[in-house]
Amino acid sequence: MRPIKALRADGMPIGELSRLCGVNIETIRYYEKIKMLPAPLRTEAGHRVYGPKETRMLAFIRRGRELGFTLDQIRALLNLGGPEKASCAEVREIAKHHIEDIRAKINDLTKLERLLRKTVAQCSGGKVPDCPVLDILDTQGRIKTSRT
Amino acid sequence: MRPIKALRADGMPIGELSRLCGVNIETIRYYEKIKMLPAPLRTEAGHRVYGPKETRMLAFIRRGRELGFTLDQIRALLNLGGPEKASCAEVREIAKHHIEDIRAKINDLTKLERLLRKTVAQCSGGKVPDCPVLDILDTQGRIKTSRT
DNA sequence: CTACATCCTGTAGCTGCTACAGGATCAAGG
DNA sequence: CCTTGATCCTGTAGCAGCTACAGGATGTAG
Repeated sequence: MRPIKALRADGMPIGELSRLCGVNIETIRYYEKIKMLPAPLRTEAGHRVYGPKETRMLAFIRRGRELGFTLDQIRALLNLGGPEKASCAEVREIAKHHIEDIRAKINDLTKLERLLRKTVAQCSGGKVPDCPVLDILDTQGRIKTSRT
Repeated sequence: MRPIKALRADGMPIGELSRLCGVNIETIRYYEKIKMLPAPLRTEAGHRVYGPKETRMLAFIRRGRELGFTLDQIRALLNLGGPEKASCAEVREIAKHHIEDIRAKINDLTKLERLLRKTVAQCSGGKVPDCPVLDILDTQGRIKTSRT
């Protein structure tokens, strides 16, 4: 049984796909290894040959990553959007869940930023022994132990 | 030369430090390995013994991580806040830089959230063939398909 | 004295890549 | 036809910052 072969004319090599999608070569091979992308056809010499299908898929993955989806979430989305065009409701669920994650992250970061900003504002920048920035980091009195 | 030894009475074992600081045991040992924490004294049997100094240090690190500082940043802060109580200006610089990073991250996430929220809002949840969520992920027409 | 908790070292795994090493293959110029 | 240089291949190891074992050695309570 011969592995399916392709001619160069059937598609593009990995480097071109890489440039096209803005995903670097090693990442593409990595996606193949972890089965985010199907194994493509190969030329006689063993070079990968990609067609428009893979291009769309990879572009989808890249976009998903840009939007902060994990590879697992993207996998789920790919499966849902796959051949059977499953229910949009499921897609919606994944996206909504992701939005909640994002909101939570924004909240945390916003609180953090306020705290740090306020603290830095109090900082003279001189050689003060009690630097307010170090103070918020320092936990003296907050942990249940004693002295020093 | 004998390795410095300690009695149990001199301090606490790693498990207690772990509970005290809310940092898990393996992480403490990991910090020691990467030299975020100094190697503590040991009992005759080789068990680590921690005192208040290490406790404060670990608590400082933990707090820094909570505030989103990288270990390298925290290392820098620890050095600055160290024996010489170096200039507050340097601490301030690190913190300000970190704040900028946070702001950038918040901005990205906020844009993202708006996009996703808007998209999900358009989603009926039914079995529509064209799911808007999949559409923003899909890049058809956006990639420089075939010959550029 | 026996459980059982806690400690030790060391290694491998996680996510999402990136960066080699050490070859094979391809396309173009001489 | 041959050489150069770009591109391809596989495989492994590394990044941050941990976490999770395996397989022992100790400590402590009943």
